[in-house]
Amino acid sequence: MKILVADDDPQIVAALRILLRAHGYDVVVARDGATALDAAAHEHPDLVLLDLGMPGLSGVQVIRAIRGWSTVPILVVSGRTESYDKVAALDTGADDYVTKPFLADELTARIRALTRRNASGTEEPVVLFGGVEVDLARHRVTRTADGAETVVRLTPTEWAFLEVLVRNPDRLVTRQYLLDHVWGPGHASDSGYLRLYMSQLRKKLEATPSDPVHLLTDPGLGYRFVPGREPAVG
Amino acid sequence: MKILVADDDPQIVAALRILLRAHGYDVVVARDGATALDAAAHEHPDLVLLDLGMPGLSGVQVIRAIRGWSTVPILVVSGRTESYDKVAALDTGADDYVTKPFLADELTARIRALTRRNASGTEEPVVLFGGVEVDLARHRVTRTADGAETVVRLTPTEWAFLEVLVRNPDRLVTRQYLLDHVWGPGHASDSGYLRLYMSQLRKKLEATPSDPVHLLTDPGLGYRFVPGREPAVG
DNA sequence: CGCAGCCGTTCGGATTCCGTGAGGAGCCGC
DNA sequence: GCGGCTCCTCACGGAATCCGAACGGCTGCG
Repeated sequence: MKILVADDDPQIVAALRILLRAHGYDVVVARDGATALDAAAHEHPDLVLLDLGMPGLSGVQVIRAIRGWSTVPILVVSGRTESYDKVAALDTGADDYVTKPFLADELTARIRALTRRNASGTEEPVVLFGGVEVDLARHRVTRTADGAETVVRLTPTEWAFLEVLVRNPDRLVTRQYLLDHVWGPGHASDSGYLRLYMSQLRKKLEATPSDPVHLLTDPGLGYRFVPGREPAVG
Repeated sequence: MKILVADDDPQIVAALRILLRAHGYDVVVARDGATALDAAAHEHPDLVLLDLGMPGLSGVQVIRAIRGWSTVPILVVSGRTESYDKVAALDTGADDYVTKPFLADELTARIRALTRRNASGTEEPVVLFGGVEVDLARHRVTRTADGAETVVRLTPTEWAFLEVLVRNPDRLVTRQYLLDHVWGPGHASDSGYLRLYMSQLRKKLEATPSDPVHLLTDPGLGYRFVPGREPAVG
């Protein structure tokens, strides 16, 4: 069990490190928002303990960024007791909110409550299909062709597009849904971005772009990501 | 989204009912531990709001009993502020713990945080008939013939037509109703699309298109989808 | 027996939709 | 300012879809 502690107060960090180590957790520390994001992506923590008052990015920004690619439990620790702050953090994607000062017993109990769920539902943030590996946590796509493994470079829009598809495997993804989730709500003009980016994704990911196997079109409706063959045979 | 409120204080129950209804939740109430357990089992709530101080069973006993068969999120509301009570509740299986008095904003935010995760797991209605499987959530139709399972390709109009029929099993679907829901209101001219698309659906889905078993005609009125009894088939 | 009404089916043209290439506008680091 | 990258508009060939029209089979009725 690994916990990422994101806090800029050395004393609190030291106290938390001792407390958490005593309860058997591995501890990783980040002292500002940018470092926290980096650590959340590369260290694969089982839980993020986030202080809202860090320099750099605001706490809500950090939460939103993490939630962009990860479902790791986020426990916010903050000196702010206003309900507005709590609501903002929770609605942005935090799972729990504890105000300072807090009791060690309660904090560890809440950590146990948050990590309990993911312990049973082991989620695999890596998707494989046809020689392509999509690592949602690391924002990274690698492709294996002719025995050589290469990293595929995707633009932000291409990544957002692919991510929406990959998060809905075997499902029809409506044009409208794609527009809302990639370009934000309000972009009702489907004047052809979708076809363009799908074309580029197929060029980068499919073995035969003109005859796609995993990134399919449902004519008149939208697109669909099909991971590949299932072990079950009909 | 249904919430079970387990509390014995009529005033709090009344306040919570109003608050939760205003946020669009269905509310079910239980006034003691035994009733709460019964409601948790039979009402299938999406979240349990549990007061620790109810008569009868203790709060921890209620939590343990629910966790015996269900993973529904449990949010404890209690007047006890001792960390011992919090730790006991959380470690028994509660997911969050709020002390009275609490702010409405914070409570609803915590409810949203707890129900967020399960929101993605929406039910997938699947309809089976005569070797054909219609998965409405995935927008997908598969057909099993001669032991081989193949995906049936449907055009947007064909899919809309089939969806209307499948959503009204064993019921007569009027020609007018079909025209309104497939081609949009205003298309009163029944100059023969219906016969055409029904023909194509039967060709793609029925074992013997000329003698349909599940996609039937009610002469002079409209069409009817009859699932029929499906024996357990491997 | 002839006929009319309804239904299922086939055929083909007009339209829409899809994939893809080329190129300009905006943004960022240097 | 400048080069590189990304995003988006526009245009075109090709394919699929939609829908009008027409034909044959069936049933009930006079």
